[in-house]
Amino acid sequence: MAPKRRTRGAANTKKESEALEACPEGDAAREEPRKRKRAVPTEKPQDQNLKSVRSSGTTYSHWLMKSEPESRIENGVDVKFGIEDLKALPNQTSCWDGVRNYQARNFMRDMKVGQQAFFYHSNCKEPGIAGIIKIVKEAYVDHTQFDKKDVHYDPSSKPDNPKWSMVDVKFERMTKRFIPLAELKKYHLQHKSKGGPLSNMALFTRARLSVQPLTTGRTTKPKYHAVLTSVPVSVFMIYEELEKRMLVLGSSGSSSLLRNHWY
DNA sequence: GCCAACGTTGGC
DNA sequence: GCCAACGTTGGC
Repeated sequence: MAPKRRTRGAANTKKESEALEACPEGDAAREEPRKRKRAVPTEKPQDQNLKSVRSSGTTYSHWLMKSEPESRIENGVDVKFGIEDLKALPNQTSCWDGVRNYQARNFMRDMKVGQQAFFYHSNCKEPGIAGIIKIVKEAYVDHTQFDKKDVHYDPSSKPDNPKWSMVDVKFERMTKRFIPLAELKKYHLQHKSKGGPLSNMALFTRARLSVQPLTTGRTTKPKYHAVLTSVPVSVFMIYEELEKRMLVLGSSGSSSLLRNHWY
């Protein structure tokens, strides 16, 4: 199975007060009508908390999160959840439940409100980056781990000591162009030998990780490294550059800071 | 649908 | 704590 997101009702056995803590996505459309207050995640100012600091000292601020955009039945439940599904939800917001890998979970626990992530489509005909989402609620208990009927039920996890966490994400925008895995891989291979931002992209170095950080990469080119360390180049700038290049494929256009270092 | 890569489990 | 068996991910 893949990444991990999956849409289904939350908290329908919970009291109202607890429901407020649960997944914000609507389940009314999918299940029998039932009134419950929608949890509306509060958003902090954009420029606050844009960095997260891990105990190791490594800081990540941008992420990639995988989900499956095509229907697949797992234990009788369709796990389909593409970016269009997120976009179609009320408030374009959903919890990111079902992550059952410790490293992926820990990355989610590092996430801060306002940070961005790529929405990656996996296990499908055309895998790749489809859009950009934003963290709107920091890690809290993933209630699906206690739900026997849930695909991601974890009988080993106890309510007094929950194992799994989730965050809430909100649709921000589609990428200007779908960025296929094949393209990412092409750059990854180039950057791995010649240096560049995708040289150690987790998508390839940790292929099975469904929630992963983005970095500016490491390079064998000192010059490039100097550029990256002396100028506040955000990770997303690098990927926006990638988006641009997808749009002007073949053109020599782009006069970006990164142009001399990309290929 | 195949299967390589890799994470998890559990016997010892 | 080793490691073989097993399960999952996800590209192809």
